[in-house]
Amino acid sequence: MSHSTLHDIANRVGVTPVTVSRVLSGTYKAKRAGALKRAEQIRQVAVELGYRVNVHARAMRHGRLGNIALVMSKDPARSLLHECELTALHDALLDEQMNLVIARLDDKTLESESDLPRVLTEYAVDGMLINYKKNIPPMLEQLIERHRIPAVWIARKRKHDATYYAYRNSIKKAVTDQIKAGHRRIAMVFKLNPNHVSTDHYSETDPRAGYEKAMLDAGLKPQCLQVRWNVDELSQLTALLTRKNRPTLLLTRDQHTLLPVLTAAYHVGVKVPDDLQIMLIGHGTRLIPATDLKHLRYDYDQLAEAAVKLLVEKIKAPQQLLKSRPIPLCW
Amino acid sequence: MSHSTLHDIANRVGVTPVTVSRVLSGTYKAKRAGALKRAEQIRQVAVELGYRVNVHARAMRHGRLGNIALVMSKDPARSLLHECELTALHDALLDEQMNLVIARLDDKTLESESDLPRVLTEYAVDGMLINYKKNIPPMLEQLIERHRIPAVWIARKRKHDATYYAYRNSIKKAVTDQIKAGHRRIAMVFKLNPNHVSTDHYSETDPRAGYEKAMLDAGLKPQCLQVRWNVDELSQLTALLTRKNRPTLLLTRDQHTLLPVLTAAYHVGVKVPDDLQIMLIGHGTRLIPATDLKHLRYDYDQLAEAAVKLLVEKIKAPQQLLKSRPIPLCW
DNA sequence: CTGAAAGCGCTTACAG
DNA sequence: CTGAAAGCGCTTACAG
Repeated sequence: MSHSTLHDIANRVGVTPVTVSRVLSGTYKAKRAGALKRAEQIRQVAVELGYRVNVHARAMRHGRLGNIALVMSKDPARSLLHECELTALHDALLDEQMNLVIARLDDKTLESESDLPRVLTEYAVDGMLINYKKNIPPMLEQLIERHRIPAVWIARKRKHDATYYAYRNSIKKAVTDQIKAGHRRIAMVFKLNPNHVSTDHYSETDPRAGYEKAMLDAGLKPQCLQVRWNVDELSQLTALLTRKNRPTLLLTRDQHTLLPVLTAAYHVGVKVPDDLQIMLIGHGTRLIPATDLKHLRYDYDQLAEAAVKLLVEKIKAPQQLLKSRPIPLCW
Repeated sequence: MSHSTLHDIANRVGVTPVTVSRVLSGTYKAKRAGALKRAEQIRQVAVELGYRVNVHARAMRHGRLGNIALVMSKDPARSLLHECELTALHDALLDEQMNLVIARLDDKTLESESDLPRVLTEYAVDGMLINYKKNIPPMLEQLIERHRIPAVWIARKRKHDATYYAYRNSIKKAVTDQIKAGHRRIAMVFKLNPNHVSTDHYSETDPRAGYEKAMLDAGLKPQCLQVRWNVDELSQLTALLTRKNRPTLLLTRDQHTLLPVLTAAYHVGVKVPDDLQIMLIGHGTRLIPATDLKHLRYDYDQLAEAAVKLLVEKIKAPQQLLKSRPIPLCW
């Protein structure tokens, strides 16, 4: 038994599919007694038959598909996506009556024209949110151009058609505020993963730049500590925290540096947040209670909303270049 | 300028859309010189016009949609999804030429018939993977039934149409192996979140049951420690680790108990893994290096593959009840 | 090898 | 208030 259609309902009730369509979509409201009764009957038969409108037929009629692809790489170095980011995008799209389709691309398939991912060769989505940080395959940009696919970038700092986090300004401002609040010895800790090839992506360079600018502007000396992950981070941090002039505020860009920082602090008897305040920048953590941390966090919802808003505009006017939207971090 | 169609290409080249369709889809291969040349021309014009096949038109013709919805709740207590689970599902679906559509439901919309989520009232997906652990809205099950939507559950222990992790057997076996390897004092630590209402979901009860069974079968006494999260977990754990008969192996169900465990161990000078081994059950962590832990982990890929395989069968024969597939945890 | 015809399921303007 | 007609873009038998 296959899927039931307007036709099936119409046959049972003894009307045409047109009437059924109108009743079910609410295009008009029946007012006469006879029509009312018939409308009720139509709705009932629809339920009995388990009718659901076929979105493909509807989409074809309307020319609007109602689907947006979230395009990313299978390579986590190129595209990362936290659950909360996905969630925020999903919700922002829902507000625009759009569905979210996941498209994780194997970058190898972007090397030749022969085996391209379907999302790029088929007309199945109205637009794309593209979550490539770096090493963007040239073919990807080329296909978007060629097919004039409305696209918005969500992890690149570009002039146009993008949203990104305003690390530099947000961190500069946050650090300046802390200086005003009395902190003088403020350090920043970075993780240096042996396997991790450092890049010049703005999400790595801008936070540091913002911190250093704030310190220098206040006549203070920036202190950046690169802890070598899984090597001797504890001794490095212990050294930092037992120094005579130990910092009173520690900025950490990465939630994974928190464990060594907290362990070291606990070990040497430095109390968080009484003796040492910690400012976590970026993704949250349930590792330690929020009250113990200053958390300068991503505003996922605002980024998602901005991205979707841009994309909707872009879909309306695909040719137009839209000014990018930097999103401040927030407390 | 709207989207180009087969018709546009046909007009330019001077053939019918039928021929264009056949050339682009490769339904036949041109052999004659003239046909070859024309085919080449068609392909070229298609590229020039940025043609992409309209999947809605194709889907309507074929009756197959090629989309699967991942249905979950917006309430994280009912549905949780780690990025790696999403990834695994996406990949498993790709192997079947299916796209993944995200559908996070607001459970409030499932309380009345009037404002149902679109994924349930429209015919837009061939089937659903349903990620509800508990408090499953009756309306959800009812609609699946009524519309005969092929559905597979991925977080429920049911006889039919489900995949789930075989905690009980896997943990029992793992603990038994550790006992054979010489461990006698094996404890299990649970997190007790003040806000967290404990449930009888199998993912909470089965791990403990498996552990206790293994211990009792070996004539050993199970020790379950419920640490009160953010209250006094450190003193509880410190007490456990300074006991004369302190455990040599600690099972932890939750990566978030790792931080207090490690901090406590570090503080009292118990070395991991030399003095104390830790077995993490479930999701991984990048908190500490994998070499220091025994990690009995989820096999996301196998679960995803099993779920997709079940769903594909279900789509072929929607009426049939399919035997559920328990998935062992793995090292 | 190519085309004319039919149809997938729906909706909308037009006519009654 | 309801229906007959047309069409969205594609593909597949059927005929040449």
